[in-house]
Amino acid sequence: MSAAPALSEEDLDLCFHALSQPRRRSILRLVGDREVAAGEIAAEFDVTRTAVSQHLTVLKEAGLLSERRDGTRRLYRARRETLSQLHAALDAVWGSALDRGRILAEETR
Amino acid sequence: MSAAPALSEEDLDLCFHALSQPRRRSILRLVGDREVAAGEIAAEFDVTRTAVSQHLTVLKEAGLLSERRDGTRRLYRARRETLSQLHAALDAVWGSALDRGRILAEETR
DNA sequence: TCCTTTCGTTAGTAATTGCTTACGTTAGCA
DNA sequence: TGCTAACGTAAGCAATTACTAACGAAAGGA
Repeated sequence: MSAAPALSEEDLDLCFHALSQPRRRSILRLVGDREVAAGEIAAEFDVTRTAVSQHLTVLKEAGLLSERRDGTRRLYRARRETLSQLHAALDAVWGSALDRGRILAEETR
Repeated sequence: MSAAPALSEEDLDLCFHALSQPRRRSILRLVGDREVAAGEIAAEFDVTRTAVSQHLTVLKEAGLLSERRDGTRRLYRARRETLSQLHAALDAVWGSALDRGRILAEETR
């Protein structure tokens, strides 16, 4: 059914850990639908460029974003594939074969 | 559209942090579809009861599970409501108004 | 070749984490 | 009342985290 392979437990460690930092979620939102250079990303925040670079490394190692080089610049973008893998992982944590529609239906009474 | 209110940034910190620990994900899977007592949960793992108790506290404070007292026992169960809130939060991080079906369709080519 | 731009890496620090052992607390029973 | 079962809480420790300042590296002109 799903095109992407399921994330391993170790992948889940890395993904959820990466997502647990508000700064990293902000970065991810910034590159959610377009490529952005490391410097442009860093300019958006009140921490050093170094800190942002380290956050980018964490996100990249978690498979949450892709990197492309263009001269001295490095362009980052969120990986859509990982998003749906995370959706599937959440469903797997809660219960085996839940479909999301049913859960939403339960909540609305 | 959604019945549950969106999770705050702080809630997301707590949720993703709680989920970033493999032991806590295991605990959550254990109580995914039924109430289980703290002692029963602890018996499943090779760490002390104390460690499990602390994990339960982290999960509870993240809103990921509910607690019910029965005599001296405390029964825990995963909160389904939070699952769909997390699904929504993931979509919000990646891009504004994505529907999950479309993403899955993209992946299957 | 020299200089600048754009970036990652290293070293170091205060704060947090997952774990342990030891100690309370509450409910129920004899 | 005393005892036990089933818990949470506190103190402490080695390892990790998010950050800063300082340094290194590579690409592209003048």
